[in-house]
Amino acid sequence: MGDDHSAARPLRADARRNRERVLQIAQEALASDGLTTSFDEIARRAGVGVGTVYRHFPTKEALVEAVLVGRVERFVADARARATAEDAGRAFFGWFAEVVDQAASNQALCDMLESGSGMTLRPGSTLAADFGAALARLLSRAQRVGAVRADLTAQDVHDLLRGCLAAERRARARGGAVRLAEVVCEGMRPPAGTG
Amino acid sequence: MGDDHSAARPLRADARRNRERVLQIAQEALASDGLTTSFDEIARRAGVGVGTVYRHFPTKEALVEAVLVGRVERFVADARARATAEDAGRAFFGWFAEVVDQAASNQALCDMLESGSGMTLRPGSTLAADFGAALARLLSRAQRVGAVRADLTAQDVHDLLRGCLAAERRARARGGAVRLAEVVCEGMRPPAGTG
DNA sequence: ATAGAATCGGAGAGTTCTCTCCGCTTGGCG
DNA sequence: CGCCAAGCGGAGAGAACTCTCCGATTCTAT
Repeated sequence: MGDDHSAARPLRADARRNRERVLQIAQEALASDGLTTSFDEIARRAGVGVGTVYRHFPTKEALVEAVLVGRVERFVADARARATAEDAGRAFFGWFAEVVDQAASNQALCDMLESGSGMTLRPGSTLAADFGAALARLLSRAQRVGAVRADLTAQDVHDLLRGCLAAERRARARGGAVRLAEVVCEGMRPPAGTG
Repeated sequence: MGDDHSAARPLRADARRNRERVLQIAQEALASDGLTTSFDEIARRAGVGVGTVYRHFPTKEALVEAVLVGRVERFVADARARATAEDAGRAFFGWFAEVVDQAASNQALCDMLESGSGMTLRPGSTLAADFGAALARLLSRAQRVGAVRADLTAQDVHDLLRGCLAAERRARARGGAVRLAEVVCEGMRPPAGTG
């Protein structure tokens, strides 16, 4: 607890350089190899001792969060921007597809969103809640205009998002042509005509 | 190498009993805890030494395969049975939903189908190929009558199946009401009317 | 019942990973 | 320039696994 003291005390110059470097390397390593990347590996690639990595990021979750929090924040911001769009259906589906598209190219982000295996954003974080709230708002608006099946909950969509991500990533890994996100989006539309 | 000699020599009575018991326990443990269940844990639960488990199932993959191969075989058999059904679309969607439904209640089966993380059926096995072939046949027939989008490949559907499984399992874990498989199935239908 | 082969059990080797500790190094201030 | 706290590096503790080995045990054929 309490490691990120942005204002508590200005880090020594070399420490700050190391921190930046570790963050940068971790970013790349996590994006390409996913959450299973070890601290040893990150330290090795960054050319620092493993102790240095742990000093800056006391647990694996702290590092992952430092790396991925920005990405998720962008999703939330994007959702907020779309929340007032005229075409609520378009806003919802566009956001959904955008998240899948962005996340599919980041292994760690996928791992985090896909698996429920503990390595999610820490419960205390407001970020997970923000993400859920942003999604819920877009969904609700889209449902109100009949663009999305009324029987889907935000949780359902969240689950579909994760599943879609898994599918999309695999499809992409073999150069898949069809946007699987599109298929899932089609599925979320109401079965019959709805006014 | 060469441990499963079903006919080579009849196992001693106690050995056969142990084998059965381990298989049974492994079945349960894998279904509830997934592929990460350790051999130590299985041995402990089965009340045998870990050496005994390894004697009967020389590697983790061997055990997983012994446990799950039957399930997958049933899927393949089901697909074959449906392959001559009159309504090709119904056959395809029914099978898809059935697989999702069955597999969603078995953690290890999900893990195996979901993740591409090495722990799939071993490449040499014809089972994976059979599964793929059975799916491809149902898909192809359904596409021929216009029940499924023509631009989906068997691989795409396979990916969607896995993704759907992931979503369904999570939804189920919280008592989700909507069948997410249904949503994905809707998405696989052609966008507009097709003769 | 008994020899001897098949099987068992679980200690432990070897790995991989997370995280800690502490002696050495280095930046920054007076 | 020189002090000394902040920071560094990496050995190593400890946990969790997979898989092996071999003395002890148990089955089975005679």
